[in-house]
Amino acid sequence: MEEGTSKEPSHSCCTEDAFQWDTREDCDVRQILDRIGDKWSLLVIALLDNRCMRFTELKKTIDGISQRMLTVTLRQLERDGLVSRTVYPVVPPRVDYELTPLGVTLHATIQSLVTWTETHQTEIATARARYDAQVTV
Amino acid sequence: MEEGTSKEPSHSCCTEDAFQWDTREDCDVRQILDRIGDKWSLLVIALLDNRCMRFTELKKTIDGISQRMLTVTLRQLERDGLVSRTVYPVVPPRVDYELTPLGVTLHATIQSLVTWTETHQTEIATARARYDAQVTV
DNA sequence: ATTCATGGTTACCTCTTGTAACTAACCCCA
DNA sequence: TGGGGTTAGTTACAAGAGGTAACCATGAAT
Repeated sequence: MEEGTSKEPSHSCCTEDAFQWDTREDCDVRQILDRIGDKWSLLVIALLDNRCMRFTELKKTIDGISQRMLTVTLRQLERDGLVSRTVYPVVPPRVDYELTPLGVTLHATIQSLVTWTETHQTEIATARARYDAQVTV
Repeated sequence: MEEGTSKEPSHSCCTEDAFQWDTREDCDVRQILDRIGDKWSLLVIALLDNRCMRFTELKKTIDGISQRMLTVTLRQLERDGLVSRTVYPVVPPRVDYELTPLGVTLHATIQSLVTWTETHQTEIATARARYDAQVTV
């Protein structure tokens, strides 16, 4: 709306010496955030809440995930020690997925993320509508 | 290691009636998680901690982000009402990005995610090493 | 003999993301 | 007067992640 009105930059709010964590692409934190911040891992961890789930159960529950991406995502989470995979040698096959103790500690903070989105979804929807209305003028 | 040993599935741990939130692909929570859980938004929000930053400052700070993806990510965050964009009509241009009040509330939970990764990075590195060793046998 | 169920894998195609070059606007400096 | 520098972008194209659909193995049930 009134973007770029003629106030001068104040320079007062910027470059305060806030704590700056490591953002290098190859650092551990980034590599873990990349895993958490991929398309499906958040969902999987959020769903494995205090219980194990079978492959097909996860697939049915997570709307839109493909069989391939569920396999890939679960393998990555297993590799990171966040999810355990238990194969029972029965026919038809049965594979249970469950959060590890480490995964449980992550679940808590991810749950708070989900809760945040639930709490603020209308605010975001409003913001989006306002932005879109402004742009399409 | 001892995957698929001959224990029978107990059926005891599964399908407890845990609270099941909406995972439909088109629901608000999913759409917001998709934004938060993309490749760069988490990083941007985490960095905009109590201060505004200029475009180039963000670009220099976030290792590996391209100019294009920074633009795209910031526009999406602006659209969602999480980040505000202030253009000063000076030459060379100056654009400040800052968390909105809504963005600040999200920053808190994202910060806890970053803290989690910092706390558990060695555990994850260990798990990865163990997994990789097992697989390459 | 055929069908069904589960938990995958594979080949292929599409859509998102990354790369690199280009632009606009004005200042500085010789 | 004109060449170079600055910032915040945009654009065209290449690379990589993700989606789609078909296939496999196993044995039980019909």
